[in-house]
Amino acid sequence: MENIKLTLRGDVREYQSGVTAFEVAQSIGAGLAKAACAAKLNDKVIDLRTPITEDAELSILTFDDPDGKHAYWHSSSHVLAQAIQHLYPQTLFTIGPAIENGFYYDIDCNVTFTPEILEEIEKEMVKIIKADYPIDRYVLSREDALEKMKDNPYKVELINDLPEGEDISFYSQGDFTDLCVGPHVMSTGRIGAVKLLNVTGAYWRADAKNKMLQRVYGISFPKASQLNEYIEKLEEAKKRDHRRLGKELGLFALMDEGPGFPFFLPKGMVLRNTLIDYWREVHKRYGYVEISTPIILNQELWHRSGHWDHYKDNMYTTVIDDQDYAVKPMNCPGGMLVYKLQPHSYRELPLRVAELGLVHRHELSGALHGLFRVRCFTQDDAHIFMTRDQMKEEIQNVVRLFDEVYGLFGLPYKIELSTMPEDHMGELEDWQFAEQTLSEAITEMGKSFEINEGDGAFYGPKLDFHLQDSLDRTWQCGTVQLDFQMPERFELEYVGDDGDKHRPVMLHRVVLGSIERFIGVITEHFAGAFPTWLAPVQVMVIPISEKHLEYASKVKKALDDAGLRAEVDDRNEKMGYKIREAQLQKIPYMFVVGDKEAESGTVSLRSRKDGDKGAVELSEAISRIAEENRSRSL
RNA sequence: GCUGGUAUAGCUCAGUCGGUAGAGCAGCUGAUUUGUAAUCAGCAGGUCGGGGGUUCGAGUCCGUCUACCAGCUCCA
Repeated sequence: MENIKLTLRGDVREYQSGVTAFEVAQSIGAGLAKAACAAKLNDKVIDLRTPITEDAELSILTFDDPDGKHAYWHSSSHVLAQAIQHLYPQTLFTIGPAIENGFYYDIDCNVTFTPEILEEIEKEMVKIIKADYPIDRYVLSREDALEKMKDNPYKVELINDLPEGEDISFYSQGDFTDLCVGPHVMSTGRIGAVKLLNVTGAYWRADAKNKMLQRVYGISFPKASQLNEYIEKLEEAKKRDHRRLGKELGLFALMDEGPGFPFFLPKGMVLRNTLIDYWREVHKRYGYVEISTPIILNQELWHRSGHWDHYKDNMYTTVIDDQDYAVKPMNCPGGMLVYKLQPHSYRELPLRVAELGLVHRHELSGALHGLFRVRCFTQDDAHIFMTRDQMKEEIQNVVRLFDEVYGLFGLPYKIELSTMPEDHMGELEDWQFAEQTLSEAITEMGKSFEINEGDGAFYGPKLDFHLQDSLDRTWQCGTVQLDFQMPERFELEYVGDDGDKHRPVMLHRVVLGSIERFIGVITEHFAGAFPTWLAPVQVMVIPISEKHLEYASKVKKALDDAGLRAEVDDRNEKMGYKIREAQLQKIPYMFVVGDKEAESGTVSLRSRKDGDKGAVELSEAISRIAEENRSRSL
């Protein structure tokens, strides 16, 4: 047998052809072999059992590597399935992949799993892990594979969908075998600490027309300490839940009388208006004008725009004087009408028209979720009308604006390019040109993106900006959508330098996405402790006793005069109590005032972050905070 | 909309086997006049989500509607 050369982290090592990645790992050290989850051959993730027959770069992937983690969790899901098979042998298994955080298995079982049953399954999983069954891989012909899985219609469907010529691989561990592409760890004992998180429903093949299966979610880690850390992180996430903080901080409320229609309370309104003030300031700087269009417009308009055909199930309708009307689910048609109000010259382009538009969409009741998914929300919309030549530059302008806004909040983001959906309008050529322009625009800016095939709007492709919060979860906020269709449907025109009429291209975009959702995102991102400039109350003045009320109100007046949002806690309570409350309300600064302060014209400054900072001249304390407010620092 | 779960005071939650509701916090009143994360006492507060059914009797059991929660689907 021939020898091959494998490059591992720059080291070239020689092995016999046909060596497996696992054997390579063993040759390096027992520790690595034990930690190995999968391997990477050149740029391809492979199973540890795959024979290697050519010179290549090889790396051994452990749990610390995303692909290694993936294999580890995927193997964990097989252990889950094996445990379920032991306890409920009648169960039909469907798919059980690794996901971003952990794994799940979708099963068809006549027993409804309860938290108690999950605990039993978890115990059975521990037994399987202890038994340390070797995980073996083998390949069957299509015929044999179908024969083997003949009692499981789901697996039969999966096998039949596999492309011709592809290996149909199986993995077995003890008495359990599953159709699976892998890769997998070497034995069940490689799984360390495992926890089943919950069980929910999921449709077979994600199609609501199909049978609802039970989806069991779980997570696993090599070490129990890592599992505990993860569970703590979940609890931290619960504490940051904007639905809970919104209630505790008096920001907003959702009521039975209007499911999905949020109420904003006084403190939430301060936050919202402060955010909008900033938004207006930025947009003015970037050359936008602002309009406002009606919430209700006649149905003929929605037919003309094409929304009716694509969106009618989500639209609320009404009748006015025997005429059919609809509540707007999007702002664009109103924007088109405003554009058409007067003739336009190429000299005006690009014309950037912004609108904080309140839209209503009938979302499924089960989809509602705090401020993240509601039935009415305010899009910080803008429609930009331009020539084809201006497209790329204008997209880049929009992305620069996004960078500035997201940067202010310290929110990193990921970009997705969503391409032409099945349900689309317009010419293929225009779609391709639009997709290419979007892709070039951001590539030139040195940004990368992922492609989300077929997920564009019906009128054009789009870039979606997914913001990442401090717990690494992502929320779609910004989007830039190119549109050749609306200008066509509404027969928009501009007069070119040649004196002829031309059709402009349009771009739809939102930065915050929805004011409501964005408030939800930043509430969780800051865990309710908003930066000073956004905090509904910026300074709480805390008089030590009733004797100091007079000085306290003088202090508050000075804060008011400096344009800061301040309140006096004039309740007959002890100072410690008031401090505790202000701290729980996440108010950035407290001014404690008593005899000493009243005499010397100072305040005892306490910051939410660092606690007691000692006595500071009143004017000095105010100017410091005013500067923090003005500069919108984090 | 679908699957599963939940719904008790303003909030967070007890309430056993079916025998007509309880705590802490918040609120109100009074006392206290406070120096960096909860002062004490008293009072008040609930058709147990809605409307049905079973039962001598329902917060508790059954079905139904509504809302919420975890997902699926969808999406700003």
